[in-house]
Amino acid sequence: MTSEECAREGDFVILWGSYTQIFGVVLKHGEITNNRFGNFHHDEIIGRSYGSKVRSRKGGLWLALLRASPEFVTHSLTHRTQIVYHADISMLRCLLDARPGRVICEAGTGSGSVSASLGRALRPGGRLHTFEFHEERQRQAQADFEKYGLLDVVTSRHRDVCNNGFGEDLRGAVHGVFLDLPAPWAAVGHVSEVLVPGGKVVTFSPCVEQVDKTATELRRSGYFDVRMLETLAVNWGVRDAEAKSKKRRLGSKEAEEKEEDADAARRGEWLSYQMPMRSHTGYLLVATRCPADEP
Amino acid sequence: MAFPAFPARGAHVVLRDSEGAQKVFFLGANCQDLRMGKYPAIPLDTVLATPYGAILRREANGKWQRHRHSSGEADTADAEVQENNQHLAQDNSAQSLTPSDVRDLKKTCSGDAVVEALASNSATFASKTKFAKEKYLKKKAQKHVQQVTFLRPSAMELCETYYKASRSKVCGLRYDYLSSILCQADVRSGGRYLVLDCAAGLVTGAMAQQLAGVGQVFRVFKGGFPEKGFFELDLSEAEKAAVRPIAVEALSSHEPFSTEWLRPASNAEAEEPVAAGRAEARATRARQRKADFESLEAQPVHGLLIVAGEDELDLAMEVLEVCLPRLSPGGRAVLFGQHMQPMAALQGQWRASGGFVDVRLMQLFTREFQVLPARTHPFMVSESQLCEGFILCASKVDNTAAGTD
RNA sequence: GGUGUGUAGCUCAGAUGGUAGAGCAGCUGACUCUUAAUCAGCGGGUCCAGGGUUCGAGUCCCUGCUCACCCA
Repeated sequence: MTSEECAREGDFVILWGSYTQIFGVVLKHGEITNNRFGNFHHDEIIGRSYGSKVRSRKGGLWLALLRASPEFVTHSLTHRTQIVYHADISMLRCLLDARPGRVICEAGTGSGSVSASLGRALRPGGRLHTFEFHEERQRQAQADFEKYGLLDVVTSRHRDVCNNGFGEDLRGAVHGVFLDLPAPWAAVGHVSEVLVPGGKVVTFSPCVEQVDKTATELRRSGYFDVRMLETLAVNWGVRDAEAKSKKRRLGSKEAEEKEEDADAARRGEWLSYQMPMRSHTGYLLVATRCPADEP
Repeated sequence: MAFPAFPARGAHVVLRDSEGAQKVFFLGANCQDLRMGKYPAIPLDTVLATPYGAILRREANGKWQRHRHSSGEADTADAEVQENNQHLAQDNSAQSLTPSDVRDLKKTCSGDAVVEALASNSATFASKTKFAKEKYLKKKAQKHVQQVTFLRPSAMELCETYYKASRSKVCGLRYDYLSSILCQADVRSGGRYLVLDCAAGLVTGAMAQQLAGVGQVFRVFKGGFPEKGFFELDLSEAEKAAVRPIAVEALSSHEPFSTEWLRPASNAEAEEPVAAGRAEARATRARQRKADFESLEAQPVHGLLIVAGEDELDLAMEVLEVCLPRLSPGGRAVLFGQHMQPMAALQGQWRASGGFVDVRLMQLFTREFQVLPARTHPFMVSESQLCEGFILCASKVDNTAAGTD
């Protein structure tokens, strides 16, 4: 991805409008990005430095021009499947010890939310092999990785790993595996073909029963430290305590003065409130492959 | 890439005992054998011949020997349980072995044998349910089997080890928070970052791993800084070289080159050869500091990370003040702290200022589950911290006329 | 051609993380300035229609209709 200070033609960039309005676009002269914030001519974005506020031609609304970090990619991508979000992604990156030089396998690719993050974490020198059994989805994911500029670290293939494994060329050459599949237990045998001793496998499943079954299969197949985790993001909003309350009841001048005094007392104070949160995503299961001299 | 199967001389290994306690060991030149809690010492040559992931168990002969991981076959049988514990006496009378019997057994038998003896001398064991038997054996094994599991010194293992041992040394930073901070700050190879790391040097070390020698981490400090985590990650020389210390005084001063930290070494004192050598080293160090400082000042950074505990709040605010101007528009600011109010105040100020977007104050609710057939549930911990700490993150934007055209 | 919008009987909902929140209208009560005003309170919600998909978790997609905007 881009590391220069200015956005150039061909760059995949983020136009940020709000938490739920994050647009990922490839800049191209003559093109226009339209959304609720207005109409943004790429000609007027190309050459601007990251962190600029770019304005729509009419209406005066702006979007922040930002680099396409994996977190923003996750929030800007087209959902072809349900996707994995930041809390789980950062957790699994940690569990897999994903860093430059490592080789990691992922199945299935889904919408590429995890792939984009892992790919970035493995560069330089590493590689993500990601597998998707749905042909059309794989094709679209491949196009996305090209758009994100990840083809130097991400190899995307159309393949059903539960039935056909990860391929002969990866035998014993993989440091970590991430499985986001309906039946992860069915892939454990093939994982063992590619994962180095001491390597970790992480699965993501929404149901306890899936985790149970996979854990049993992993224990039976030469894995130890089988751990099950759940992580959820709790987000907080903030409000200026001084801001006038909508619910106030102004009966008299006296009451009004009272309220103003209260406002003064709160000047500079901030009130936190809990934002709505996802109450469930999935369970992460992690296990470590036993040393080579154990079965 | 390097993914050594065995711990080596000069490297670290994390050991976990049967009760789950963890400790990091340095296998340095002076290291003889490893002492894990109340266990007898483990000889170094045995350690060096044990692969990561393996278990060493102290056998009846007093030697530490390899032990295979259990396959968990017992767990896989049909999970239906018909029997129950209705008729078990609950009056402490079930065990016929006395404490001294157990002590004697431990002197001559392996831990496994002690557990076996306890089970066979228990009046109730045979009539327990299948699940209760498993739990009983597991608990007794934790107590009497002396074994250690060899773990790699990854950022996650170190973070868990420090967190379990003394939470305050890593300012309450759990591994999920550590990882989230790195992701939120978009720490990547080739990036340039400023960091205040009060978490035993673990954040800095984990950043260095992600950079893999390409890019820079400027580690801001005042007085000194902990390096435990930085060393125990077994970073390569290239990874370490990307980390450059910067004294906060140099950043806050209007005349940085007159600060103590950046003052050029005086070459007045070169009388004896020894002193001359020392002076030379001092001069080299001074040149390096100057180069590091100039490198930082040459252009703004892509990310600012501040991880500070409750005692370092003032320092965190000071560092934030001097480092924010050095953060490039479009760059990420990420703070970790244990108290909500100062973070919420910053969040409010940042949002109101117009100089930031994507301003978020976040906690991570993380819990671990016991995963066993028909017995999967969250671990019951009476004093757990499911979501300790707060992360404040944002993207800096150019709020000047130039930035908004 | 492209983009956005659509929830209460009606009309809306924050210039950057406030879409189960409101206003009007309606109803009830208090009051006095009574073809009614003012004040207080109450009732009213499942998100335009249809289809398709995601893992056994949607911040998912498509078509049609509506209105708005951009390009030509």
